[in-house]
Amino acid sequence: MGQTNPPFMSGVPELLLLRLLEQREMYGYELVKAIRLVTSEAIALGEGVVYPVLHSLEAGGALRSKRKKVDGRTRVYYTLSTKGKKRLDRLQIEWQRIQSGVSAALEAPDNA
Amino acid sequence: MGQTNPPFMSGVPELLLLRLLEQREMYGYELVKAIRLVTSEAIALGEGVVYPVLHSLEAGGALRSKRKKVDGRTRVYYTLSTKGKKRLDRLQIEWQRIQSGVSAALEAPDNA
DNA sequence: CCGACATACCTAGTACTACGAGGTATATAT
DNA sequence: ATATATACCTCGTAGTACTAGGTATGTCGG
Repeated sequence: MGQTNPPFMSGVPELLLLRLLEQREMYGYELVKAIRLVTSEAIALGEGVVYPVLHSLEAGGALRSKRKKVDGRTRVYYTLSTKGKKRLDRLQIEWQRIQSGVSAALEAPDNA
Repeated sequence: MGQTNPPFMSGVPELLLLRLLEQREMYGYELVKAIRLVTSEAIALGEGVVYPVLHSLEAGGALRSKRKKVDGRTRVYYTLSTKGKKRLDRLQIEWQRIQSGVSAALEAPDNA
């Protein structure tokens, strides 16, 4: 019996990270703030969420990382791999489906 | 320190169930099919998801149930309580926030 | 100089959800 | 008789997201 499907609405943090990294290479701490910014504070992921997701994405081959030293501090920059781009596409379609499904349910008229 | 916030994007099954029960009283098996229907197959929750959520909602006072015998089979009908209505409102606002946040992130232009 | 704060990384442990698989029982259709 | 649809249920698992911590460096104010 095949693979276990992931919970159908999870992976939003993953989606956001992949999407941001599609636009330009960024490092973890920067991503934490970028998510707040781009979502107008609607979504605020802590470092305890972001770092583990980045690590698991890298472990899965969706991201590649390189360390850079800037002002004496070490930053770990992440870039999207081909695999990561595919993963992003899949997650985006998935999200679209869920989003439209929920919208349909919420907007459904009270058929009296 | 205070209460633990639930994972920010969870509760979609809960949201859908509460929303459907806001419109009319329904029983579990009926809800399973109604969700498929109203979401145009975009979301398909199994009985293993629906029943436990119904039970926990009832335990939390959001739903009330009454058993009815129809054609020799027993159905458990659920209705929304005042508490349930409030919970629905909260979840709906929460969803709206997440949804618009994700949309903003996905639609953000690649600022070259 | 020292404390506070921002930057920048990390992990452990927990809580909760959603899910699949299975199990019971009755009615209906073949 | 057998299969399918109805209608309920629970157990065990997987996996996510979250809080709370911990390390280390640079900078700014007093």
